[in-house]
Amino acid sequence: MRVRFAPSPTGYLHVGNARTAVINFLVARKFGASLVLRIEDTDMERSTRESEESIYRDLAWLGIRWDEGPDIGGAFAPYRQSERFDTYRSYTERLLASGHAYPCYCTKEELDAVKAGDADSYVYSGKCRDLDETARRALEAEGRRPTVRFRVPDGESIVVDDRIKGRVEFNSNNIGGDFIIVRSDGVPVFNYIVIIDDALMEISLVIRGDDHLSNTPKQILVARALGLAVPEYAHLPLIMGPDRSKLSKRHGITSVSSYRDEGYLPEALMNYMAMLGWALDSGDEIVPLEDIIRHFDLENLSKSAPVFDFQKLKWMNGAYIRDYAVPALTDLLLPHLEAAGYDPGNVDREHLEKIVAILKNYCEILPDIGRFAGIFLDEVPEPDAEADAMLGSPEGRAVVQAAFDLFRTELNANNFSTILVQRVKETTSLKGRHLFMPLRALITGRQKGPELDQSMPLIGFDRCAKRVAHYHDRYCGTETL
RNA sequence: GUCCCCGUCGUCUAGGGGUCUAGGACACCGGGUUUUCAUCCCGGCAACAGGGGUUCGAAUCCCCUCGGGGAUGCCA
Repeated sequence: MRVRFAPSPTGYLHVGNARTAVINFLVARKFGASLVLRIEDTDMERSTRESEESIYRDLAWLGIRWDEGPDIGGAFAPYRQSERFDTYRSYTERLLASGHAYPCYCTKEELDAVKAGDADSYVYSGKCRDLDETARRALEAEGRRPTVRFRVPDGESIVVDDRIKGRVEFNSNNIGGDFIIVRSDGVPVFNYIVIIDDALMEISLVIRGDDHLSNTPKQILVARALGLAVPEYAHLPLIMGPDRSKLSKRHGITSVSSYRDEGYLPEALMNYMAMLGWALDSGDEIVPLEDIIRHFDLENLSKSAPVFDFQKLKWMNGAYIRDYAVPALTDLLLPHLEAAGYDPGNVDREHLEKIVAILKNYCEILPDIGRFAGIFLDEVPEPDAEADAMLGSPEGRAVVQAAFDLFRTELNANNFSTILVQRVKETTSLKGRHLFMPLRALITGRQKGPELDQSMPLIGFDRCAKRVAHYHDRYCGTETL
């Protein structure tokens, strides 16, 4: 069994394509099939090497590995369509010789003029279908460069036994008439060469977006004319945005690289994409890759188009972060700490991991670490708006004053983290949230974050004392510790 | 317009003639963990697009309508 992922390098890899890649990868891993990466770069204007490189990078980041491709070679090289033009040319000559294709001298302008009349029901007229040799020569003498059209047979049935959609039947009479297979500049078009490459590369199962389903009869017709093998097909429903139109940038982040930059974990994105349109019998949604592979089944994929739920992906990402091994997570967090203005290189690794162990429960995406790191890494955090309001309130000032008094008298490095709360409670008679909210603001500079009894030992006595003194200055006067 | 695909809570889905007063997850709302937020736990809200058949019985099968999507490119 051989499958393939065939992106067009005309931009970044977006989640729609990435999902197709994921499903191909899953199937390949499940059945021990080879995954071929083929670059479909026949749109010479839009295809770029940078896009191609970024696709490799994004696939690799997701954890998708391929067995053959332009970058690693393989028995069916080359894998870039732009390097296979000689092959396509020989097939075109065969089609021309056998009468399955013919040169068409209509210009783009002429065609557009016809289309302008009734674009809705436009079908190529077949004007150049039966030109004789002298007519062709005359048109060439005018300087016209012909395209090559495929002669679509009349009234032929084409059945696609799709692994996802089931049996789909088309009639050759309504697939839009004779279609162009080679442009006037000699570059062949996707609909034509895709089936040649699939056959030549011995692809047995084509898994692709269902926007290609309507193109499939054209491709099968080409295969028939050329005597090429037709692969099996599995057409994946397209991913939609919240408004039910094809997922695009205006709906939110759609490029895989942006998810990486925004601090999503590849495992989470992969898991989420695998679960779009599919579910395990157990109902589990957060599932290790190996289990997804073990249970994955194309036939169980939903036939309807799923809406990409950014919120659920975020939730899943948070779940992955919480489950992540602390040392590895710490490594992943380093760049985000730097981005937030901290210098994690200056922090003792063991201490850092203790901080991460606590804060990972507060992060849905990696950069969230920046919102809480200051609790431990700032000498005296600048209170956020909520904390500032709390500390400035009468209740807040009472707590600040009480804590201040305690820090200059009975508290020390050994007892402060265990008795501070209790002693402030006793001296102020505050309790519950009225006690904890001001204390939290005082110690951490925020109203949200990990529990105080966990945090204080890690912040340390000196820093806590410094913060208390500082805030006492600010909110209660000028007396110092 | 034509051809093709699809239609269960707001979203992802389970369910494939009786076990469905339709299950799970995200989101949302309450409650608990006698400290907030988060985590975690418990509970709640919330759906078979509509209409006709077939059948003792339909979310499940058939037809129509409606709705959504895709194709209809010298893009892929």
